[in-house]
Amino acid sequence: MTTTLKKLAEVSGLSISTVSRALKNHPDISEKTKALVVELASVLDYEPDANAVHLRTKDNHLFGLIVPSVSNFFYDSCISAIEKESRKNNYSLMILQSGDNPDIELNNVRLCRQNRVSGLFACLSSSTENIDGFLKLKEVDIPVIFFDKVPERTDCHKVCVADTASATIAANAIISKRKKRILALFGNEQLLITKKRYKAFTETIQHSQEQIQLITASASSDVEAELLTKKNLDQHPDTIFCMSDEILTGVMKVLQHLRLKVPEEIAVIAISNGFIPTLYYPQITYVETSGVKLGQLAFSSMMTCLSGGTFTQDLTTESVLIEGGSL
Amino acid sequence: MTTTLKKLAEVSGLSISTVSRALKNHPDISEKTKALVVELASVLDYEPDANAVHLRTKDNHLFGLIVPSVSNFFYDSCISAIEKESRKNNYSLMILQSGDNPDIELNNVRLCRQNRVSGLFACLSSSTENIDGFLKLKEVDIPVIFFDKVPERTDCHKVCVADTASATIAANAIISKRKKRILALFGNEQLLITKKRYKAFTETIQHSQEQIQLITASASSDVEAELLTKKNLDQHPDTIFCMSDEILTGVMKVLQHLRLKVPEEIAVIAISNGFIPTLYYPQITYVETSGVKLGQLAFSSMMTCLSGGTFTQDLTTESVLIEGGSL
DNA sequence: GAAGTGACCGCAAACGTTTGCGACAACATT
DNA sequence: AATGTTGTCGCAAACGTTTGCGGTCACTTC
Repeated sequence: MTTTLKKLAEVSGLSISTVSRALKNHPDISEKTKALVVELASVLDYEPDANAVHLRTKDNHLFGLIVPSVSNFFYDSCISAIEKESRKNNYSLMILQSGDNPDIELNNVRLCRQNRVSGLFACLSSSTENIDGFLKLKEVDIPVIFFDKVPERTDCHKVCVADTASATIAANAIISKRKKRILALFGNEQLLITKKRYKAFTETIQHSQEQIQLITASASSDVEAELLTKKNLDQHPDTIFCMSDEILTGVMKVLQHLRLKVPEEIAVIAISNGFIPTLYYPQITYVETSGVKLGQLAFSSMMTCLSGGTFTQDLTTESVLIEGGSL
Repeated sequence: MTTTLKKLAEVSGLSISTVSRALKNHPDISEKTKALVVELASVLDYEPDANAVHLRTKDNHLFGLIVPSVSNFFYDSCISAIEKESRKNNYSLMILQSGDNPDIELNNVRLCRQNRVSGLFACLSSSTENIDGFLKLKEVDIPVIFFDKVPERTDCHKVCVADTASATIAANAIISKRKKRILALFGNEQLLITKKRYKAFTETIQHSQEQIQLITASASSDVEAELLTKKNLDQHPDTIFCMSDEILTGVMKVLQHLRLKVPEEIAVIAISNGFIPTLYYPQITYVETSGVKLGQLAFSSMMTCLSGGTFTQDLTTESVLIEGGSL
């Protein structure tokens, strides 16, 4: 049997309330009694039942987190940061995966609701259209912070990496190196993130003073990126821009295969979380969109919500250019 | 206000117990009443309070998981698998990170205990000596499944990747290719996993019929692996064996730098979860130690525990050689 | 010597469920 | 007409906490 307050009370001959107060160092209880109870609790390995506490106090110090998959080198760092911050603030984290499936996602939302989470971090599945399930949480005062993959409507808290800024930074880095023929590879065209990066990148290039040739293409997987790279290489680009890690890995396989010298024969720049670019020699120059930063931002956003913040927040992390040797 | 059974009872004019039973399709309740209650519950967005349910039923359908960090390309796939299986079986997963710190780890164990988890998955921090905190869970009938980084004592449930088998497979693959000069790089010498792989690999090589030169070294980071590779390359190995992804990434940076042709000038083989080896051209031949498989094994082990399994389980996943073009 | 003052502690309600048991109809059986 | 039977439903206890309020005792105070 697990030890409960009742058992501690029976053994000590005190009442349940006294035991409870003693363990919480309540001033009403004498030092002698406190010492006795604390000692007893430790001997009997007493641990308060979180369910009972939360039922009573209506605050279970638990956050929910829903994400397509934790097995992803961007999300995992993000999640890691959120968990870390949560624990620092005495919150636990319940992590659910949607498997990129809106139905499972909705079920997960209900689970969070049933658990009366104090708040929810959510990264939408790519095919989620209807976010009513999330919106209902508002009615019961559960704040929702969307991160990375966020809904388009404006009445939601969102934190994102700086898509526009990061693509612009990358474009400017290319321009300043006086590159003339760019192959720019983007991800799935449906995604908001792709649209934003595409727009920012192409506009920046086009508005530059230089005469720059720009070839663009979209790939929705690393294999596709590989094929597209091969196909477009006969146009002799001097630079390849990769919108994401997925694209980058596809591109790099081709460059390795053809044994092209980076950056002498061809330059490479990417937008990335930061891990993949370090795997190559020379290390790839990239604009960092840090998962850790995003997680921390999401968490602080959550905290301002919980402490009564009233505005709907729409935040972005700052991006910075990390110089490798590939540009 | 959140909707509760009480509110449903008030609005419908029924008693709380009737409402409760109606929602669970209890035979005592008439179809008419059931329909009425279900309808009302949906209108008022009723969701049962998990805390109250669990307090009452003593079964909260929740697993705990403690791991040094979720941000790791082996653990994340493992965790992903465990979460997936859990949700399939109507369990939730509370994920805690120890940050590779035994103190935080212990705190996390207590948290799981307080939450009365149905079971705990644990991957120890590298410096954990004392596992009393975990053992105490047994006394309150909470099964603990250690995975990957497990304690040495025998009275615990453990699931691991097949260290000995995978290193043996790699060694045999090398032997069958008639390689003669092997540079074998291992991880942190303190770790059990390193010891096992080292022993299996070297013994297999030495017991072969062939005359094989074996150079071994230990690196506890990818940077160190990089340095060691450079240093040992003047001994002209024809093959490099990498014990882990971390080692592999260090090695590959050197090979890319020196523009050595794989496998013509030098062959490479690794033990890996499977992601990193696919990033290179040619893809690296590796012995797969799948995180997903490990997670699934851990989960099924948990289930047999919960259904009354009495033996202490000590399981390993099967390893298989995945041919790339690097050997 | 009655009243006031602290220090210390217990009673009981409440949080939202689940569930054994009993209540009360209506109706069929002797 | 007394007894069973069946179909519906409500009472109340229990799960393990927290906490407002009131109680008891010893001790001071005028």
